[in-house]
Amino acid sequence: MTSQPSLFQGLNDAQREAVETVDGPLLIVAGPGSGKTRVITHRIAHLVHDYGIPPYRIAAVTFTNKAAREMRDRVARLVGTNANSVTGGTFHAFCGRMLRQYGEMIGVNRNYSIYDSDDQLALIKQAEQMASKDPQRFPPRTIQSIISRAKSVMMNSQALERAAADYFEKTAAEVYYYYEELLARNNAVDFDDLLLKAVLLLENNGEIRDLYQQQYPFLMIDEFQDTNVAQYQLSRLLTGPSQNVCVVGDPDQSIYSWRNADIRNILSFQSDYPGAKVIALEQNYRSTGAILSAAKSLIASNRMRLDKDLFTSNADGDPLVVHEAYDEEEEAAFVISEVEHLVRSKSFNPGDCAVMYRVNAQSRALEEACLHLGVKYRLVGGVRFYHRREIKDLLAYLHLLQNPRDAVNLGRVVNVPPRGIGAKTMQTLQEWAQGQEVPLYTAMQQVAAAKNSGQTPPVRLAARAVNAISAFVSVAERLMGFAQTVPVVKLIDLTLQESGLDRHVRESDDSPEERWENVLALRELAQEFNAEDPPDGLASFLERVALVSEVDSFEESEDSLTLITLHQAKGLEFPVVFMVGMEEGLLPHSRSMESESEVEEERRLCYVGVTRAQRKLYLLRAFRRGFMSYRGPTVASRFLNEIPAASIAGASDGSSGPYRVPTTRSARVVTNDQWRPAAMAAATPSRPSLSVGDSVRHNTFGEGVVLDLTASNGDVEVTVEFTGGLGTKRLLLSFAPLEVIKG
DNA sequence: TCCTCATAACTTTTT
DNA sequence: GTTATGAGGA
Repeated sequence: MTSQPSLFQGLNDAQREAVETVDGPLLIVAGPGSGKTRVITHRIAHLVHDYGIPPYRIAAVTFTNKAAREMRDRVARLVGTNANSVTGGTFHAFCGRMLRQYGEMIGVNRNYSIYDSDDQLALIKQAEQMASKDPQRFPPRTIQSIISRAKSVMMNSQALERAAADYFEKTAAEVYYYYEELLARNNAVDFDDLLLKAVLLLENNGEIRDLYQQQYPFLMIDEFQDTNVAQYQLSRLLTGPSQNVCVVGDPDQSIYSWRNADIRNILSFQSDYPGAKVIALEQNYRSTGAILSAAKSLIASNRMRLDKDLFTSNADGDPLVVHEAYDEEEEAAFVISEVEHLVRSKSFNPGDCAVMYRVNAQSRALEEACLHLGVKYRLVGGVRFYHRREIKDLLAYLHLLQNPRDAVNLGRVVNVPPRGIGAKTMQTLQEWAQGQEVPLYTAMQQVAAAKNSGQTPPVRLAARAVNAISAFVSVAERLMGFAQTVPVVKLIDLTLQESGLDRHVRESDDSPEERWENVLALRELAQEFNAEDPPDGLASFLERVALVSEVDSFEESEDSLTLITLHQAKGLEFPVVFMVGMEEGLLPHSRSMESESEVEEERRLCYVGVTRAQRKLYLLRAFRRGFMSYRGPTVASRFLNEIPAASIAGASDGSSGPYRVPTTRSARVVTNDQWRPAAMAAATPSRPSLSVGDSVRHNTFGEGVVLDLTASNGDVEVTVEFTGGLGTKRLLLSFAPLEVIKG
């Protein structure tokens, strides 16, 4: 039982301590690039190698499946075993497996479908109908987020009803009630349910809880700052009497509060696990000094944080580059030409570079530039693979085969390809099924059975509809016969053929080749899955498919540039990072400027982006940008001003260098939360001598900053934020005694 | 019942 | 500049 020297070699004191601390609760606060993954994997390897703990007794919860895979690989490399690997995955996947096995104990049938947020939305619309609520007054999306928030803090509809503060929330609670009813009828769960029901299962069932605690005496949870209340509960329930739980996180990288993540979890940890050891990893190995100091001064503007002292012994490296382009096209062109320049100078591969942005829509300009200039790229996310119509259709068939009670997926495929079962027919069927209290599919079976035995169908339906239904049912029945016996790939082939979906996709009028390729890609996935030969083939395939994220399939490649959202970039690193769209309204996003805490989360998001960079960081903004139907001037992101001039190229001497974005004017905007981005304004400014961001002086109001210019009846309405607590005033340019101080 | 064309409403981030 | 919905004709 001697420690393999290499396990501790090259670790710093804090890392070593974290690896060695295997007893009792442990909180590792890990700054970006502080060797977190290294610590986690070495700690597991230490447990396995020096304490003889079998890897499968260790459960490691990660944020993405990709992270889990990497962790497993690295542990395997360290310990030299590949057989009994660590149990790893996301909370959702972990819960999915648990429910598949033991869900029956709390009334979850093992064939349940997992509904994604589109399915969820469809169901909420139905629920609103049942509750006779007007979707105009109660937007399903809003209701959806209320329900999701409730579920994430373990509230059922009754609890939400009790807690409802106003009529809107009361309505939401009512819809929630019907929504749950519908889920149950469809034998389906949503993402939140996976967590919620797993918690209920463990809470109400001591035996299962003991089973899990014994099975996994060692529990590790990564990205703890992004867990929600249900996940926190789950981690408490999974922690056995030995209290061997190790959580790793960084409050400064908490960027999922909109998904109900609660930073307080990381703070509660210390009170809920008295005697928890806290270790901070503060040495950064990833980035240059310049990048790290930019990151530090950026995040220092957040008020709600625990102070950390990050440091690095890396060289300062190149200063950051701040570039203001004219518009998004030029911004993209600058990125691409810079990438080409870096590649030509032989210091980097395209694969070393990543472009990060706040919203997926920003990828378009970049993609176009790549195509135009012949640069290979990999787009992470975008229109998500599993959200593509052909993929959803195929998966809907598979879901139906697995779970015939699933009326949402049934409704999705019943007329794809068109086979004469329209909305009217389905409406009639549904009403009848509801009256009989049988699942929709059963109702269809009955219609088909009646037809086949020459009886009149039990519902009033056109003869053509009856024929169509019976044809559909016979296809479905045949496929269901195969569902549990043939491998998933085979089932996919059969489904494509029998249902006519293959022809339908291949002959669709918009980009049939691409769609068919997607179908084949899914088939390919099934093939790979098949090779693993898992038990419960179809069920676990569907589960996996429902719970993968886009980054999961992200693989580094030498020759292509990566395009990725800031959120998805979390946990990744690149030698060269370009952050585009450093503008007010985009980063921070206009929908996240209502409150200080939202802005702070945006700042953390920015921090995450900055700290992904190893050697070179470019911050870009466009002076003009088009959103939707509007294009107009923008204002530099306040975050640019929070990065010290000293770390920026051409600005270190204090003067404005070629790349330096003017700072003084937007610096003033920073403090104002009421501010709205100019880009969101409804009209195009005419051509005044003023522009957004200019400092102006008014005879009576004093000095201020121009926030917005709007054309109005041949004049221009100027919105000015006055300093000195006067607030915002709207003035007509031709009348207002305004004088430009600086522009 | 299906398909086409028009319009409107909109896009934050995702397991 | 998109994508979801609706009306109307085949």
